[in-house]
Amino acid sequence: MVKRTSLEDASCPIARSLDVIGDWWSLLIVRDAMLGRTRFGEFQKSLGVAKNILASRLKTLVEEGILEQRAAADGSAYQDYVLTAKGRDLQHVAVALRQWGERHLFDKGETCPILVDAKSGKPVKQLELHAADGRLLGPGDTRLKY
Amino acid sequence: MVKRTSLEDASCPIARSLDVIGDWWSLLIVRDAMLGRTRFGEFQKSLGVAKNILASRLKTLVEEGILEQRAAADGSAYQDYVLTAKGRDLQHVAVALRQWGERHLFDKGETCPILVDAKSGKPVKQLELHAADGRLLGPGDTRLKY
DNA sequence: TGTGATTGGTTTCATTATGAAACCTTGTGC
DNA sequence: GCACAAGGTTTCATAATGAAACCAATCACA
Repeated sequence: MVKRTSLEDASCPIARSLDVIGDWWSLLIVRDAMLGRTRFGEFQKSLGVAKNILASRLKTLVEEGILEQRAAADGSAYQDYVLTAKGRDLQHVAVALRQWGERHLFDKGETCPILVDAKSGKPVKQLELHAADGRLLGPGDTRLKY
Repeated sequence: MVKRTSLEDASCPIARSLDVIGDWWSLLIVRDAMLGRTRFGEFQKSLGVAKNILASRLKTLVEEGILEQRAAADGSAYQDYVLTAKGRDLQHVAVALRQWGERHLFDKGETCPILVDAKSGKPVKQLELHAADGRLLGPGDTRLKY
């Protein structure tokens, strides 16, 4: 197998992104971090992932600059894992996945946690893609320029 | 190892989404399909993925209702793989990954293909997350409601 | 219409990644 | 100081991945 093929040098930003966060657990760790979880044990319990896998994912997320380790906020000698600006910027990726999943992966009648505006408590809007002039763009309305 | 742990029953839509399209290749196949590629050989050449892997990914994408097979548009006896509505709806996921990658994974001076509005040829806007009342929401402005 | 190349896979096999459990080390509560 | 918890690391079995070989159907075209 030589090696899992690396996409880090791809010219396509989607490929590069997937190379960094495209595995099964990384984005779920980021999601948990966005929900305020910071400790190894919290991630482990929440995700149900094996500890060795979690340790390896946390390490690469730190190396990639998506999480950083810092002294625990509660004063213990342990460490907190917290999102960097680069990690927080994954918000739209997380929201896009969430909204797609809500639309297509839940049966009618089945409920799931809802992302709400913290201030008003009301659900956030669906993401929309707009042209420079403000027009709403659908799946067939874009192309790539090299 | 028993089995790669399945997230399909998770209550979190992000987890379910990743269970379906969270592997290394699926989203790249979807991206290629969005660019108009339809044939096995086109995907294989574009992605450089092993044929057995590609075949298995295409199969699960079809099973998941993200792609569908139909008689080739060019009249040959081969089949086309084309996106369904569910697959086209992954646009925001693809765009979010693309924009994050552009912002964080490319050095200054390094260029990459740019997503433009097909009509005007101008780059599309960055995705934005808005509250129901229209306010722009940042990473810390949301929470989950169960 | 026969024949060689192309397309679209499947099979085989070696290697890597994943996961569960056991183990270990340091910190914490008392 | 002692028991227990937190946070990992190691070990080992199994599953997923990838490269290459192989194969059947289809196509190009003389």
